[in-house]
Amino acid sequence: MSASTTNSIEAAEEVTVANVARALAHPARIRIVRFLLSRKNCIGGDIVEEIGLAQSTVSEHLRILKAAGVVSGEIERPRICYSLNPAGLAPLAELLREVLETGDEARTDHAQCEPGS
Amino acid sequence: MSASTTNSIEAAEEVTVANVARALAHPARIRIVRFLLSRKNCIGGDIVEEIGLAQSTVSEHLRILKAAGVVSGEIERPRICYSLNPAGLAPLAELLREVLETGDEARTDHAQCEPGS
DNA sequence: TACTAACATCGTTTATCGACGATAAACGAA
DNA sequence: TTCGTTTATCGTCGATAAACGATGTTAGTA
Repeated sequence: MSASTTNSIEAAEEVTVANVARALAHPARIRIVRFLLSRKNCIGGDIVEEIGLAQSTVSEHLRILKAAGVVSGEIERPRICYSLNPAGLAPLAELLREVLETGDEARTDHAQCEPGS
Repeated sequence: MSASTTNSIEAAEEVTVANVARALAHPARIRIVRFLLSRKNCIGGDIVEEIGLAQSTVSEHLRILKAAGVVSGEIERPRICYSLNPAGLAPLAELLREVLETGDEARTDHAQCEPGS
């Protein structure tokens, strides 16, 4: 209840995490991340071939990933050098880590509801 | 290139991961997850108060989380007993772990583009 | 200058999301 | 059975997302 002090801070955190999740909320963007993961070095428009969508669509997906801080692009000659930015995924990863830890520790079975009150 | 053998399997994986991410792609749902995380035991409609949205809206968010396997609900009296389902988050967590690991190891700086070809 | 290559952006169409109020469904209790 | 409580579903709206082709931008090269 209330807790107006930490509320705004936590709310901002929730928006941040949600934004990262939203950036990953599309198979094509997951594929892009995996593709960048498989190639430690940068690539140009090879992504377009890999994804199998129109160039403009892929460009839009890359823009979304960049906006969320998941990937970064460096201008390199005519091409653009994309690479993963792990730090951008950290907020989401931390939440998942917390859930997985707690899940292993405390929630063995479905837990017991306190029908009390 | 090609790789038509594993393509369908990987494509299904990408859809799975994207679906989990989509379930988390909203601040209200992140808040729900955090709320369930803070209370190891189950809760009823306390979530509605916490979130500050209409009951029907919260119910819809819970439906999305359930559909993605992120939370599970057990019927308990008139209430429904919600709890986190860490296993549902595993596919996404694994991808993030891979990215973070690789990011620490190999991608010290922005990596070097091979303008070759 | 003109041409080409590699991405980005624009504009449009269609689909999905998010929120709400209203209503239904389930069920224990009176 | 009737009532009240809790959750789910329905219908609708505006907003956002996704996809594409067409066009714009930038810069190297002839």
